[in-house]
Amino acid sequence: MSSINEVAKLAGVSTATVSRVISGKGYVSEKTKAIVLKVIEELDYTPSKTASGLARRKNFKIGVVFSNRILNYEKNDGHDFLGDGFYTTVFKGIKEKASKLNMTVSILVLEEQRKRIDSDYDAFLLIGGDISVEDVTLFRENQKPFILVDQHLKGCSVDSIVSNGYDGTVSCVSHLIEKGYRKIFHIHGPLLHYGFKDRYEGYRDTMKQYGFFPRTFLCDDIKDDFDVLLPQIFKHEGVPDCIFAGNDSMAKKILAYFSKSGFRVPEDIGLAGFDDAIFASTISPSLSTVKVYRYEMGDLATERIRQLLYDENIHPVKISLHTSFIKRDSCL
Amino acid sequence: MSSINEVAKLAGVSTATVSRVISGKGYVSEKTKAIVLKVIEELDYTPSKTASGLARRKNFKIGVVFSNRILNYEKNDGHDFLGDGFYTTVFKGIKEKASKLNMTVSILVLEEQRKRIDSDYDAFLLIGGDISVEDVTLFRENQKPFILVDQHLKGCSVDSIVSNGYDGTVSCVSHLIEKGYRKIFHIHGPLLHYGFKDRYEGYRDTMKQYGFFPRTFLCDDIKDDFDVLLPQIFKHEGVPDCIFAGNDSMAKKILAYFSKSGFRVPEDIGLAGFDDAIFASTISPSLSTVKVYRYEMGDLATERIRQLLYDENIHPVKISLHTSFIKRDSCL
DNA sequence: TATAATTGTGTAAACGCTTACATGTTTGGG
DNA sequence: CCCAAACATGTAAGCGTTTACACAATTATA
Repeated sequence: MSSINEVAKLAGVSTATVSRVISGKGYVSEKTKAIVLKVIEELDYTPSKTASGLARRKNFKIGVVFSNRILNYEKNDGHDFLGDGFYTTVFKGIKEKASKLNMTVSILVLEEQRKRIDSDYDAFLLIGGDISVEDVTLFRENQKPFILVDQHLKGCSVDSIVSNGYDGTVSCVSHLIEKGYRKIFHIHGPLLHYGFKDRYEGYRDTMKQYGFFPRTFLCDDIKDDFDVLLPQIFKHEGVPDCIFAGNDSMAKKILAYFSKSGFRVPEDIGLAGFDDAIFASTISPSLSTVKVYRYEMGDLATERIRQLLYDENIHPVKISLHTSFIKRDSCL
Repeated sequence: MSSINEVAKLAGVSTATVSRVISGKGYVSEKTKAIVLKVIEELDYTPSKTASGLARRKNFKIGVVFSNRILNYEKNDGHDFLGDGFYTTVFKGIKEKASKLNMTVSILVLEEQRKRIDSDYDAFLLIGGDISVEDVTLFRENQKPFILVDQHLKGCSVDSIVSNGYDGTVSCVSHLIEKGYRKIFHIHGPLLHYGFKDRYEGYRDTMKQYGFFPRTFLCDDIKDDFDVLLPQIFKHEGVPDCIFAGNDSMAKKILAYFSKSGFRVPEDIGLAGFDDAIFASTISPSLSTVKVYRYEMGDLATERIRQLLYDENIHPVKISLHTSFIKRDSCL
């Protein structure tokens, strides 16, 4: 492993100049820059992140914090990691952007960080609905930049990046109504998470706006057995001509029930989900849904954390990603 | 952030002594040790990994290398990350052990490392069936320790850790035969991967040993549509009274076909899989399978890489984890 | 043309650890 | 009681960067 000293020696300049060439900061003449670059090339030199980190008091490491629930230690639905893949895509966005920014990311466990925040990381991305106000307090005390991803805490002036499910829901439900569906049910998960709340409100507002009566049903999106739940609902409330599910995971289960029970989709009953999960386009019939830009969420989060890392005193913002309705075959 | 200097000053000793206390290497009297430890406690001091890394020429970072195929950029079966969760559990084992050893792990992409191996890592875990002999050559040249996980390359004298599917298969198939199944088919994936090969051979040997004719069917375990494949097989070869699937993922699909086609499991037909995938115990009927100790695989791999990292010139070994048959409801 | 601003480069002191070496102090066997 | 181990501690030189500061050369400004 060659060091900056060798480069400097061979190029006939000081290490400071080499450093300037590498970082692109400070003045260097085109001529010297070319020489240095050539030597670097020849030596196949890569600056040591460790040394650079020590000198700059940075580690170039960002910790991506997931709760155990999301990391799926509960092993709830046959997936083994990061739930139904939602956060996996977010993570991919984070990882790839970080790679471009020459930073490394590691997965950290929320519950462990609560005991003691790992001092080895420069910044943190706190992911998902389990992040609490107390966590924010904790990380504030830790003095290092962090942002909330796919979580929004009311009254907490903290950087966050979320997706705006309201808009997408409105266009989805509007579409359904305009295609002639009249009795549209909405089955949603716990409204504590801003995501379900958004969809819930988007659905209700749109239904009302068109003069229809909104009918919403709360369920445990992970644990509930839809083969039991749906007949129950249908018995009490009648059979709808369309269901707008709180997410694709639920929609998938609903679809499974329909297929078992002989409902034809979309002829007998329409169906739409939310998330544009990875399987949405491939199951049969393909699932109409509202696309959440998960990859972009991770990408933006990482970009933002970089800013926080380098520029001092940035005012906290909440970034809201728009969502968009995707019409597929599960509805007219 | 307090440094070793402050600790030394407050404890009235030199930094060397503090360093000795922390690392546990070299001589330190109980008395001074106690004092130093107390000061560390009071200051809430954590040694800087970066500085320590620089001094020791180590980064305490291990790179876990997955191919894009495994990272599932192909998005093949509705899972978004690490295939069907097999490697997810391996990764969990790696992560948790690494955490105990005070090392950090990051996911790296095989295809990128092929272009240029990231110099920022001290050691590498190369995961899965896509690792080639060329990769081994490449990493050898890189001079840093690495081991193959769930991959074995013939004639390649390199550290590797695999699972021994043969044993588990033998006890599984023996069980099936002893319970009275006679016409047992084996549907397997590409035999290029040692895993499928093991099971294939275990199945054939056992069948022959009991005097039955082995019938094996190759398929693309990921892409093939079992609703098409199975009727085809049944048409040509007759309907078996039991199927031993190459993995649980396939078994799950086979089960789905059975349920659609009115076969009752295990009354009409028995079924066993391989892997003990996360869903094996929860689907209905629960799946008899051969358990692969994935978590332990990751754990052991990490332990081993630590050894390679600290002790010089260890002779390469191949560690083989035993597998065990788990009887559930999908077979007698 | 004198002066100020802008460029270009080098020197050397950090950054927070580890560790070879030196030095001094205890032990304990003979 | 002597001397060699074994034990205990400190000194200081790295590890490979960054960067404040100093100084020189060039260019712009009046």
